[in-house]
Amino acid sequence: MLLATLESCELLRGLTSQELASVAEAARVYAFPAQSDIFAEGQPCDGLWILGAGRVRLYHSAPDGRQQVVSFRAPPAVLELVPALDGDRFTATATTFEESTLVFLPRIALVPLARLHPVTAGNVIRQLCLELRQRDISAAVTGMKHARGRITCAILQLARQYGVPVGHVGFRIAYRLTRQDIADRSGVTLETAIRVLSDLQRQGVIRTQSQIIEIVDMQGLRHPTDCDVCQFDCSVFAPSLPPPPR
DNA sequence: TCATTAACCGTCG
DNA sequence: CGACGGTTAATGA
Repeated sequence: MLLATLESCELLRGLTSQELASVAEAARVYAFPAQSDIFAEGQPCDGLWILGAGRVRLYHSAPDGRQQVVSFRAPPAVLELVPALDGDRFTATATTFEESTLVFLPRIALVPLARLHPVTAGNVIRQLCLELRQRDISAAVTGMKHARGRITCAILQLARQYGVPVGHVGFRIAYRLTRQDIADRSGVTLETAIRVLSDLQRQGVIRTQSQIIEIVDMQGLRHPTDCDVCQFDCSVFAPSLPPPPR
């Protein structure tokens, strides 16, 4: 489990199996039950959590009890690379959806990686850029005024992250999410999420069955007052760059 | 537990 | 005023 997780980890891409084995000596495997916290926002970070199996959501907790989801994650994934690198506090809470397995790499072992294995430096930069872009989209979503824009943008981002092609133009978001999850990701209430999603279904833009969303009509998700003004290129609509398969 | 609908109400353009 | 979205309640799967 430990080695398999490290092998699939983007940060360690390019390392020989010997080098991976030396990294593994410093790492440890932890199992988490469903709906349990891996770490909490504000807590000091002393290493990197790598998701090997299961699913995790990263979110901020608002004082009113609501959650603002920053990202839904699935393997292979590293959680919160920034605090892992600078040793400061976690910027979000990580909670498992289901029983999950994670590898913990202490900062002591993480920091020297770029010097010991120069190939990881590029990996780190790529990963940081990815995280930054995701936060950018999150910020864009929360800045949007209308619920429909927030939700469609969140769906598009999910489609880029977890979309698998279905038919000629469709995509299935291969990540089970309740309406509440969609609401927490979009910054709206559960009922509003249901209203918008029901509307989109009625219009034949999406289909949902047992917490899996399928996008039938990509263009139908575009909204004149949202997508056209949006300064962020979510790249979902770029024909030359189809969503990468996971 | 999750999803859905409807009625009601406040806010804002 | 009217659209939008949050609140609350009731109901079904």
